[in-house]
Amino acid sequence: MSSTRLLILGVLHDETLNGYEIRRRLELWGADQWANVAFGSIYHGLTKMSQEGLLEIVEKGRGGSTVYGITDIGRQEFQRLLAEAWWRVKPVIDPFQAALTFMNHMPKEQLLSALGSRSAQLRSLLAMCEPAIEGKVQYGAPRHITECVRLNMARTRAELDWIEDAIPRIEKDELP
Amino acid sequence: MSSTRLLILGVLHDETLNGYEIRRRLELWGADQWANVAFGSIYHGLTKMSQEGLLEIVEKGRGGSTVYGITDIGRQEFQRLLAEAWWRVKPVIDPFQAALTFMNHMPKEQLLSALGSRSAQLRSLLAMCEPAIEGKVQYGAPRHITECVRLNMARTRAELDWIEDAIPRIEKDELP
DNA sequence: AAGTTTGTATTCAAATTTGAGTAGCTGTCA
DNA sequence: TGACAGCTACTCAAATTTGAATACAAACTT
Repeated sequence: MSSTRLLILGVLHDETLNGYEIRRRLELWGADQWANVAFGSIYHGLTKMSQEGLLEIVEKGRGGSTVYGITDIGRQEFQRLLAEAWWRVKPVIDPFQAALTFMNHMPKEQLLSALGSRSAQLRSLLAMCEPAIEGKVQYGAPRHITECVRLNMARTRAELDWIEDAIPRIEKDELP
Repeated sequence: MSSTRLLILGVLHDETLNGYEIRRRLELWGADQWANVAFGSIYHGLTKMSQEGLLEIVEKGRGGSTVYGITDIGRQEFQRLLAEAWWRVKPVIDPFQAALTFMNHMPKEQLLSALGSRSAQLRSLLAMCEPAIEGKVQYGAPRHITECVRLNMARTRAELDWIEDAIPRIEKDELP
């Protein structure tokens, strides 16, 4: 259901890696910005999918690390999950909407200063992404990864636009 | 960490309700589009927060339902969580980005038809929201709830724009 | 050379989320 | 009138996620 399995299988599609490296790879791809890729999630996924035969242990502990590789069934499952992810539109989980829902419980002052702060935070997030978009930075991630960054930026800009629009309306007491 | 607690506390801020009604209320507000509000999550939150003293049982089972109300500590916690939700920018969890990440593992044909399908699905989602925005439908949700819908639509449009932009690029083999 | 930070690699308990199932009640339609 | 659908209200096991803790090695500092 969540994308953790898909991500792990995808990372292991062409190489064998240990849990730590997988997590690193995902971070490189910016997956920490839009998925649950805490170490715990990764290691859990690895042991679970090994039990299910989607992965196999290529190199066991013995002082060294535990390296995983994908199996044939794992590859099939990868394709299945990937197709599903492409075809099925699933809702985006967004903590800010919960904040929005209770807008009316915040004093006007706080609302305005929180929005100001968010606006600044979002702007600097966008600024941080610029170099990646312009191809300045290519840490070895495939080129199409920039598309994730683009989409992310577009979403962020959407929130920013909402904020810029909301601020004057709150000032004029049209909101909430 | 997630918004479930905030949502439950917020719903119970001004009235006492049972688990089922809480879930209904949240659905009315569209929370199922951007939060984890499965029944299990709600009921778990209710029992947990009761144990912690944030909620109290106002009316116990006895054939009837278990009705919860918020306590003073619960109100404090609500304010705390609300402030945090407003000030701290937290990442949005988006399953589609995982799909995007492995774009290169999909044959061009499938990519194009999946995008076509998504585009249609997103358009109809947007169409469904229109009446809510124009104030045609007010099932009793506070007026500022439309702001959630607006923001949601803006995000959806961002994805749609990305798709419209990507389709020709894929056709021209500029992607992946 | 001892002490401190930083990076690698993992584990674990506790918290949360999912998804499916149960059971009672109400309306309705034949 | 009885059977079947749909709504209300909830439970539960299994899966996942979180957040913090651990351990050990390399690098850096004083």
